[in-house]
Amino acid sequence: MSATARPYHHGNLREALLAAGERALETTGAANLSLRELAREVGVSHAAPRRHFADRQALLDALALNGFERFGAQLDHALATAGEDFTTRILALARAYVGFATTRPALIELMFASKHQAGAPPELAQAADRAFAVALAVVVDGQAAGAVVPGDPERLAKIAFALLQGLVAIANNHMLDDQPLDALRDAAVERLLLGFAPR
Amino acid sequence: MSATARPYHHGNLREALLAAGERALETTGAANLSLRELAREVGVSHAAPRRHFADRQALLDALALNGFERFGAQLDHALATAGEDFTTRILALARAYVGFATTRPALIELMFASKHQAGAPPELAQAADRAFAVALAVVVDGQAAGAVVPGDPERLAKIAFALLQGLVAIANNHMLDDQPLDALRDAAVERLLLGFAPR
DNA sequence: ACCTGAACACCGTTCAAGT
DNA sequence: ACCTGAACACCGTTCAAGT
Repeated sequence: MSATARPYHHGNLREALLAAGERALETTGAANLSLRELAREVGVSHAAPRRHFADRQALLDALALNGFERFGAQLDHALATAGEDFTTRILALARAYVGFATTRPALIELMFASKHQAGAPPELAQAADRAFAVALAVVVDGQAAGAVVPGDPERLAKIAFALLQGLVAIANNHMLDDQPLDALRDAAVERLLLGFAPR
Repeated sequence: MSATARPYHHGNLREALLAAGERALETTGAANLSLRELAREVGVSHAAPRRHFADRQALLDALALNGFERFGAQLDHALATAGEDFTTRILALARAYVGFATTRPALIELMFASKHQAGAPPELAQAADRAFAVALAVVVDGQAAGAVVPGDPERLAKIAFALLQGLVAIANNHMLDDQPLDALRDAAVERLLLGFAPR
């Protein structure tokens, strides 16, 4: 696995560029990410990335897609290990969501920004839909268990999704002031569940 | 006020650049906004903006600050014309917030992104705080009226703020699917008020 | 099949010089 | 006080040529 000596063919250029790209994303931000800089870091000429990514946007799209895959896996894992109680499940989901998004602020922003760009690969929108489907399923389960009011589950899931996404925005934009994120997130879920509960 | 003939001194360069900048922001996005392009549009040399904005970021900061001022004014106006009923007031606030943010997607993103950048002018953070203070005041009023549970109003206001910011993110990232935004926003406020109400 | 090197058209930023 | 023009160091992208 050691690749200290680099012959003409890098052998692993695509993955190396993605790894360097994700580092650069969180340190300098998507706007300042430079393809030439990544090539330098990885030790190839500035034109070499072209073989693997048609342009800068293609590399950003690949980073976003990769992010969605890990994001979805983390949400699935949280639910799979969460037990059966509805409140516990939705708390587990919220913690996984907020945890992923606040440890990778630039990536989560890129993920949702790339998704709807003109010419974005359809896999991106599909991956985002799969992540949203997890939240939808939880709402449907909650309705079946009588813990959530009846009504369009898509709408209720979008409200829940908005709340989580907003908490992430507050945390990542440094608007928490002195609020600890964990307590704020759990309090938000508590209020949401009360608002979703039948009277 | 006509300035068709442009002598050596533009006379209004700062405002002209800001106006062109806000147009460019919404059409091409902050990442693709080019200072040289703005100078061309406005009819000055590429170095002229330097007199009014130290660098590209300074122009973006000025756009964000201007945005926060209009945003705050719109929120204030919505509350001033909203009557006294708590539910009505919070609905008016939500409509003003979501309305402003979804008609200027790139600006609202820039506003919250610029706010916490290293070296950002302190006026930005202050303007953001003033906008948040509006939401906080509504929560405090709701508690006084007995429509909102007691407890840290900062925390409750942040939850309300997160919900609105998340709705904006969903709308601006094209995740509404077939949900009409107005109905989703009003339903979200309804659920929030139920979750905030004393039992 | 994968990478290099030169070339092109763009940037942001700086600074002496012009009005 | 405000703006221009040349210059510099960077980009992303393209393409013939190398291995």
